[in-house]
Amino acid sequence: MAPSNRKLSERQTKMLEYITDFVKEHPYPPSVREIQLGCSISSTSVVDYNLHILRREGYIKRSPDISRGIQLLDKDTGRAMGLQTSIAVPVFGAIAAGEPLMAFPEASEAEETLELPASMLPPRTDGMYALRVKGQSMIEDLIDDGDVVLFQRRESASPGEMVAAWLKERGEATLKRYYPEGARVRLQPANSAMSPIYEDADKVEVQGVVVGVIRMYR
Amino acid sequence: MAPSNRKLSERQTKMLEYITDFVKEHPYPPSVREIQLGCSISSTSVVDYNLHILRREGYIKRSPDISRGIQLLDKDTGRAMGLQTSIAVPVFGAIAAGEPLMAFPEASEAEETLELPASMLPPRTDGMYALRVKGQSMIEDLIDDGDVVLFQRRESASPGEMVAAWLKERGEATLKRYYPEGARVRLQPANSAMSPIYEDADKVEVQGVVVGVIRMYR
DNA sequence: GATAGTTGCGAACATCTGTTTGTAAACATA
DNA sequence: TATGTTTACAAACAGATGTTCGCAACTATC
Repeated sequence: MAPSNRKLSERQTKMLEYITDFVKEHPYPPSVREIQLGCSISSTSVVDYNLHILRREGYIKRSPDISRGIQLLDKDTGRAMGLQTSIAVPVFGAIAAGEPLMAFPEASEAEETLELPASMLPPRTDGMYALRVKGQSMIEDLIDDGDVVLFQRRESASPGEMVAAWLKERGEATLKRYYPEGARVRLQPANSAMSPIYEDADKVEVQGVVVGVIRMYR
Repeated sequence: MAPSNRKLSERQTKMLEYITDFVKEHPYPPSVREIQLGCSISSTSVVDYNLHILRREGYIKRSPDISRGIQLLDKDTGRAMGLQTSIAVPVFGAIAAGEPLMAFPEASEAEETLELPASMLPPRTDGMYALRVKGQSMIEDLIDDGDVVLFQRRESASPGEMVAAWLKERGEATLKRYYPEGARVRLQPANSAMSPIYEDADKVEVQGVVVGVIRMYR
């Protein structure tokens, strides 16, 4: 059944609110009877009836025959909320460490994992990974030593974008701004004390573009 | 019963791993029988027995008589994991907007809320809030216009710390480095084009110290 | 070897919980 | 008014699920 996009009734709104509050305060979703009590509804069948509507309208997802099998969805994106909201972003070692990034890194292979809320991230969250920055080559772009930089995996970049680049011949990964210049590529640090790297275009492999920076002071 | 800090048995380790994996893949915790099947255990009572041990050792919390009432805890901090892992940090408007921060801001009153994983944050997460930075007064400390800055609410700061300061007489909040100098306070911007603010100590109110910076490129 | 503690087993029990059924009131529509 | 749809109710049903009990095997300690 397709969503009718009808406005929710007062009762349905209250139920949705109750479920939202409930999962914030408990480590498990509410049962039908808890919703019944919490919303002063006289019968479980009424709860079930309205849960069907909430499901049809895309507000929740239900796992049949499973107790507490109610899952909140984001009405707009359809993305699961609650437990599933946070997305595991693998954090790899230092960007200058000299190891190429695996083609399809598994979060479990990473030395560390960063659980970020989906709301913080762009719509596309697959192929997202993070690197801990070593050195101050991007200091003038406000990226410091020790910062965690979020990347979106991509194999090409627009001129001027900040990228993680793999230098095939040197066996080295680096964080720089990307400027294609004919047959070669200029990798520009954001540090006036440092010089750009020039490399043949076919010896440079873009591994991702910067989408965010996170810095925590200790 | 106090934790014995004994090493977990192979079976208990496997159960804990199963629960951890389960909550990552489902919006609800596992039932006793699902754990039984998932760990190839012959009886639910054995599961119950070992769950008791996991609870005693501080790995989980159980809600009696409630189906799927298992909650993972962080063994070290005792903090709840799973749904409760993400902490709602209220994001208020621009730091220079000219409004004092409320004493106890509710996440619900904030214009926006940032759900951050507890693992990213310091142990103390109450009194945590965020401000969106307006202007480039802290550019040399690598904080740019538009960045979201995380604060820990505090009423005093050590010299040199970055603080959100409330200037009572000016009716203005500002993000600066904090330098007490006798009877007055120097609020130092990190921007050589800008001058420090000098103010009587009793006319300056520290509202929080910077604990992190988050920047997302669009 | 005796004893106590730990771990495991199977079955039964009690209750929690999703689902279904039959009925009815309220409402809109033709 | 007649008809169909939506919403609500109460009760019962069936399955899911936490809990308990008695017993046995194993282990450590004295």
